[in-house]
Amino acid sequence: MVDSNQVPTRGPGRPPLRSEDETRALIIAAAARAFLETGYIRTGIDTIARDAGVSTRTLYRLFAAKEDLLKQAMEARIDAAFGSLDAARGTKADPRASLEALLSGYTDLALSDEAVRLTRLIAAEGQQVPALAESYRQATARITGAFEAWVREHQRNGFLRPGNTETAANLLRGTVNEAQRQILLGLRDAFAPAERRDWVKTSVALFLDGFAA
Amino acid sequence: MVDSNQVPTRGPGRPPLRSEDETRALIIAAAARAFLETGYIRTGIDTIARDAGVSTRTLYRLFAAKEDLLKQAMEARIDAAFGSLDAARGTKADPRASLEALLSGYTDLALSDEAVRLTRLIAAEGQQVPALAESYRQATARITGAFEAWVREHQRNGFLRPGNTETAANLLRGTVNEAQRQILLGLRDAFAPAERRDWVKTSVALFLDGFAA
DNA sequence: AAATAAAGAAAACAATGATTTTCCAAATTT
DNA sequence: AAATTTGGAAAATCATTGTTTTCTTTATTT
Repeated sequence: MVDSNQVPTRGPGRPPLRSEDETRALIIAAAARAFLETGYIRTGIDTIARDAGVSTRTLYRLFAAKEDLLKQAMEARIDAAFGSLDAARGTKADPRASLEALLSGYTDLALSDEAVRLTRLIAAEGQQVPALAESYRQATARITGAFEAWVREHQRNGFLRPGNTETAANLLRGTVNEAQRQILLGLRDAFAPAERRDWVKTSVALFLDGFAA
Repeated sequence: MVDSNQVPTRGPGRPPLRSEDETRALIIAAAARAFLETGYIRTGIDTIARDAGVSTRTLYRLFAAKEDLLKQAMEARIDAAFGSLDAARGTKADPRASLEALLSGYTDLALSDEAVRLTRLIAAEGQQVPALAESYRQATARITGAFEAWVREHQRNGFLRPGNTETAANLLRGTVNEAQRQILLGLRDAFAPAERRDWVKTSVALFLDGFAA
């Protein structure tokens, strides 16, 4: 090998303040913050650049257009927010505890401020930017899958009565999403943590009352 | 009494093409169409005026600003779409039939193209225009009420096992809203009518399996 | 020091959009 | 016919925005 390695020898001229990747990350973070706060259309490029501490010149050197910024910023956030559901939470020995863990994990995730804002943005822009809707779809598919897997397993081992797996999982997941929907649409305030715990317990109790064998 | 009545005697001058109320209605209809199709911000005043067949001059004589147009147009549509749930549908003698009627009525309503678009718009603009969110809240409160009333009544008469009424009603309504949410977010296509009927039957069957006494 | 590249500041550009104003062609009454 | 009102067409205003360009300062290497 020759020498060309880690630190590429620079020619003359001022070195970059930071690597391009760092600058990109700063911009993406600022963009995500602004988009989630104010919405895509209402957010100006200048605001993003100012918040990121760069000039629009730099911004446009790294991103082709505002819409690319939206895609990249949101994809990162969607993965971070919805990719994190720990499926292992639903595998405790005691079925009730395991369901509580699963539902409580998803509840924490789905009712977080971040997830509510993200989902609101998908509702508003998903039609216009199909790539966004697609990211969201992929990220949430894992969650649907986790619920169906839980139901199927507990139908198989006799804890739940047998029946339409998909519909039962839907019923279960629907309780959380219904809460998210109400927050999203301004029909109710966000849950306080304590309230959230009670709510999970109540929902699990009701579901098991109905569907435990 | 003197004479001043129905048809106020006009002075000289060209008479209006239509009454102000008719013109208002034309504009509101065009605005609602456009807002539901394209979203509030993306819809230009010129488009609305053109679709309504009036000039912007006329439009601004009758509406103070674009936002008033949004409020008035959406309030009318929200009332029309969500105010129409016939609570009487849930009062048949046979409890299963009565639940099917209630759920099917709400499903037709909530999964209609109109309701999905309306809800999407509330998600996008409800924060910025609180009056809108408020209309939506009021219109949908009746529906929540209808579900709770059904559950309460059938808990009382022994058809359903007793329990947390609100949570049970939530579970029930949640199934429909979850479907709406999936359409809204582009997670699935709209239901075909036949599919919708099957879906209601399945949901009712599952719910009653679980909660009938 | 001279040459050079990075990147902010700010202006320039072009488009769009909400709102207002001007001008004008009907349609009526007196 | 004269006076008068309605409301469309279109231009004018004024602000905002996405995007590009110019200018300038600064931190480097040779």
